[in-house]
Amino acid sequence: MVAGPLPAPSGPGKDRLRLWIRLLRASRTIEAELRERLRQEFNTTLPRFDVMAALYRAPEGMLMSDLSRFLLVSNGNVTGIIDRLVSEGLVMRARRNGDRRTSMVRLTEEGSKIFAVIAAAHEKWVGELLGNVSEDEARRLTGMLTSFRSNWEGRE
Amino acid sequence: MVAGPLPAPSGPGKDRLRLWIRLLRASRTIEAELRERLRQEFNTTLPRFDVMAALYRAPEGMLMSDLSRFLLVSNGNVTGIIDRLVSEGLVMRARRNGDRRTSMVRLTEEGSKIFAVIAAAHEKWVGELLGNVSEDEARRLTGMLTSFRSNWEGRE
DNA sequence: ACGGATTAATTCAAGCTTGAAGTTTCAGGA
DNA sequence: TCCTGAAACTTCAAGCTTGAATTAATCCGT
Repeated sequence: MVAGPLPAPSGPGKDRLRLWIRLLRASRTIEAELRERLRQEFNTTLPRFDVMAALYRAPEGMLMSDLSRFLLVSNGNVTGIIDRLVSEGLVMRARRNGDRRTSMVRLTEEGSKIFAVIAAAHEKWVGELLGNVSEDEARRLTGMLTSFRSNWEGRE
Repeated sequence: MVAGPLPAPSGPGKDRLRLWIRLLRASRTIEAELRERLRQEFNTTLPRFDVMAALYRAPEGMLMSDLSRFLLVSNGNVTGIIDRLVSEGLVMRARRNGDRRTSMVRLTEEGSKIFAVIAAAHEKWVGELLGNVSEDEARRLTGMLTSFRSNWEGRE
């Protein structure tokens, strides 16, 4: 996945494979750095951050299934992360709407306060880590990746 | 990490954050699709594929530490994956050089044969999944990501 | 109103991942 | 030689992740 040690791949169609490898290595490198900092500075993890980030934008709460769809992870996965966040007092499950299958999940007040602090640091870190990319280049790259995604999503 | 539901972030320095979110979503989407296909078609996983890909390029074998450095994962992680590949007969540990702390890890003949088949499918899939990206665009994107990495790696 | 299909969530086993701690081996200086 | 420190791995606990199976509740056609 990440690979390509010595003989650089060449031939027809290799450009896309090479792109994929770069993409993956870049995101893994950045991800590793962010994870490390989240751990060191805030004693938290990337998945918890992801969940809290999603909930932060949805003060009225989100369904578990919305959360898993949005984060691109499995349903059972979200259950576990939410369990831990609940036990830490950062997130609450509210089972008050009509449909008793669902539970609306939202940040607690404390969770919201804490997340705001972490998010500010996170944004600063990303700015640093991508410091080599000019703002203009960032916009162009974003555009390319956006068009990729919009062509892609909603298949199957 | 992946986030940004409704109010698109704006303000100074948000372009890089947005780029990071796109990058992460793109790689997660592609990764999920490849993982699914590896499971369905070949009953294997992405980490196993990564390891085998690295070993395929190094017929003489690799040290565990080289492997973990190259794949950007932890040492203990590689141990577990190799254990499973060994038990499946796809990889062998050869402890024959002078330093008895190290073990040279390489694909078995069967592992090599099987990997060649999987790799061909994998390359085809990546070509499809990135089909929207023109070859030219792929090269430009690769260039940007490469310069990012070369600026980045070997810090700290 | 009934009953079968759908949907939301949880549970579970297996595997992946990390960081820390532990083991074995090697290297180099007193 | 001996000893201290570094290096290469392994082990371990905790957490993340998936896909499949399960439970519970709702929907809808008849």
